[in-house]
Amino acid sequence: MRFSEDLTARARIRDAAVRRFGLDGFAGTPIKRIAADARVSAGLVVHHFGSKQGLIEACDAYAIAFAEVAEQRTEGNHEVLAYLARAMVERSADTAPLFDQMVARSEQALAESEARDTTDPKQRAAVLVAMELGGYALRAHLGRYFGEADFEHIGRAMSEILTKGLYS
Amino acid sequence: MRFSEDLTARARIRDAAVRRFGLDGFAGTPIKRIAADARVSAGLVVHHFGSKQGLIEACDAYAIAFAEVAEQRTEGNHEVLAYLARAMVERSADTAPLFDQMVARSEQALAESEARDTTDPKQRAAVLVAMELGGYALRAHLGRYFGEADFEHIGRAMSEILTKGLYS
DNA sequence: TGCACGGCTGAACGCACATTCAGCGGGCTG
DNA sequence: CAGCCCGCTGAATGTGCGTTCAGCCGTGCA
Repeated sequence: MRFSEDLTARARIRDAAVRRFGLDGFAGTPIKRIAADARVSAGLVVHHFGSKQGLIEACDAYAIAFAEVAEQRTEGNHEVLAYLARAMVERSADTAPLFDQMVARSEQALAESEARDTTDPKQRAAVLVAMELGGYALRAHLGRYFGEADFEHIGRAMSEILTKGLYS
Repeated sequence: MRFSEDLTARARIRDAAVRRFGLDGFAGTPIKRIAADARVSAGLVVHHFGSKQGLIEACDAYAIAFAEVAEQRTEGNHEVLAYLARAMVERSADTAPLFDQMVARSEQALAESEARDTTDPKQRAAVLVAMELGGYALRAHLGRYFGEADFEHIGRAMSEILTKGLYS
């Protein structure tokens, strides 16, 4: 609870949910925990979102909209990416279109750059997206090797490996 | 349930647990589901392993022992790797030593190969391990781009990116 | 001033799940 | 043959969680 002090309760709940779900997973976090984070009652959560499922859908929509807009790697972006990574690991059936969308975007970016050709650009893009999301899903571990949640640094290390390759 | 028809019930339960936990996560799979997969009662699971926690620890030990031995990417290996990936995503506190061990091994392998030097080999190794595990954690999505669970192919695509880099 | 409405709470309900327990059957040992 | 251990089951228990519900309080509108 650093920011979002002045937000409406609804927005506070959504933010807390994104953070908690990204941290502890969907099956792993009770509504009550999210409510406590947002300093509201559990009843209010369902009052605003209908059910836990409804809350999850609202989080998805928020995260997708956020990811659409934000190209830059900004502060809140990392939390949203962590949420998305967790969602794709834990709820793969639901999030298939989202993953595909990220792959398509990555493929396009690759095509527009001077990346070398490959037999299957779509497969390469899929692997790249999985690698990036994997970094977010395992950020607790990477945080022990880089500064705590120093995504800038991690991202730099990743892209250095990817652009230069392991061997010179 | 393809193999392990002739195993003891205890081994069948363990195998089913590794598969289910890797597939649906720890919080996401009831003991009853594992028992059904192994064609035993839920009571027997706790009879053999004491508790769900005990079962998880047994799975961890089994997976670690398995990963120690198997260098090759064989059939059952993928299921174990998928289990480990899921464990590290969902139970990061418990699995920190395991991740570190994989990083150390990766770092050593890199040092013994002709990989180019980097400012921090340990960080590079950590990122590589995270990337590989990420592929397993997101295998449901990658499976839509490669053959269903065609890890050979995925692994090849990954290492091609890593060795050659994205740009020529 | 009175009234309706929306945000919000705490208690109550029901369910799914982990865990406990009493007991059954079959093979082994005395 | 008798007794016992052990793998195994099904029912019972307790609990955490999602959801429902009756009602409170403050604000804006008549």
